[in-house]
Amino acid sequence: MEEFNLLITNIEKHLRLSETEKEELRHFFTFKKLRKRQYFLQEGDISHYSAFVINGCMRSYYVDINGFEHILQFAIEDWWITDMMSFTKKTEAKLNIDALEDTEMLLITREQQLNLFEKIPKLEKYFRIITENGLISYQNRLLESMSLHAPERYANFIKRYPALNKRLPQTQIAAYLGITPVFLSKIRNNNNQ
Amino acid sequence: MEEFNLLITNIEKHLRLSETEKEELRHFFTFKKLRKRQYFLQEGDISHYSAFVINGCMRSYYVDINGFEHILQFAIEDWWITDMMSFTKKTEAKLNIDALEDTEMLLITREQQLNLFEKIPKLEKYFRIITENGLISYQNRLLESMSLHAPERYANFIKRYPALNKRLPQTQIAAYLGITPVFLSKIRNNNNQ
DNA sequence: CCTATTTATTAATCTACATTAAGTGACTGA
DNA sequence: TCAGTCACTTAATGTAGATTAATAAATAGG
Repeated sequence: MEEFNLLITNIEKHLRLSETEKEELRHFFTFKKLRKRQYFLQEGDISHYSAFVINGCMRSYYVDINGFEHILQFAIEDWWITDMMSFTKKTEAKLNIDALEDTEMLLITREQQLNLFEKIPKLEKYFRIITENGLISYQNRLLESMSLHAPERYANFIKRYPALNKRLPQTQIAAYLGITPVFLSKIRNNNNQ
Repeated sequence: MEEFNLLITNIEKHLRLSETEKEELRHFFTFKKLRKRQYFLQEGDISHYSAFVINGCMRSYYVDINGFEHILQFAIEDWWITDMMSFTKKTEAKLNIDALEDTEMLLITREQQLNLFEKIPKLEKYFRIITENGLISYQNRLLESMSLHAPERYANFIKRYPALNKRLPQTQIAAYLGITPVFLSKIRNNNNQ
């Protein structure tokens, strides 16, 4: 199972796994393909799964009362994505998650994740680190959204995710930066005044 | 040690501890008092500690290139605060943390925290949950900052933290909401147009 | 207790970004 | 193959919230 190795490699950035552990680990995950535009999670449902992306691209976003989409996270290969609130507390999701490209991923339920922590305790360490990193990146985005203007936020986005900048349509990047596509167009063409 | 019990109670919201574990736990923490306005962490330093507030009030904030403060988090009794990036990766802190009131807290270093996970593995679970909750609340703030106007964000703040709204000066609340004190004054007096 | 500093209010003006709209080229799918 | 949607650009106008400044009220520290 080729796709499983990407997850193993990701975990082994943070800790060592024995061959038996790798074999055990495999049984906690299921494999899933999504077509472009297909939902993984819809607002109001419960996020039963956390997803590790093998290839393709996903996004999580919030739809406000005026119907506008605000993107919280993109996830390309080697990234995790879920509605953390719904996943951990079994509450109704406020977020939607869908595929921006045809996507393959590995899924784990919260129950399986907690079982996994019992069976291979060091995996708790892995998820703690993943969660710490997630917290750091949300904190960083909040900080940037409060202290920088849109052109600077866009410059940082390009620097941080050069691949995404080329790969995604402008609409999606604007919805991530918290501006309109019209204004992003101006920024890109340096007419931002 | 009265103040230690608040931490125990907090931990026991998530898991059970034996008497021996409680006794062991104690030795991983140090007690610290801060005067109002005293720094706990300054930008550029390394955040060696994560702090659990016993009483008083702390804030973490970023100072932008124009010298304006943007508050990421308040922490009153029963809350954790640190610069997660600096604490976990030993990088120079981008945040400042200081006391808004005279404050007492319990400190733990990253090394001690990791030792603790070795000695009492279920504490890893506690910190995973704390971190998950932190991630959720940053995600939620980001989402609100993108999808709501200032008066609505302020209404949510009051609903979520009624105590803080009474306890903190307007300047601090404005720096948390990402608006100027002048504009918060207008919102409070319903002149926001 | 009194002075100096900090904190809040009000109003006039300004600006980053939104909204609307109209036009162009590119994809998509029956 | 062609219509219909989608993605991007450009420009005119609108608005949430910033800035500045002047005044009043509250705090703090010597």
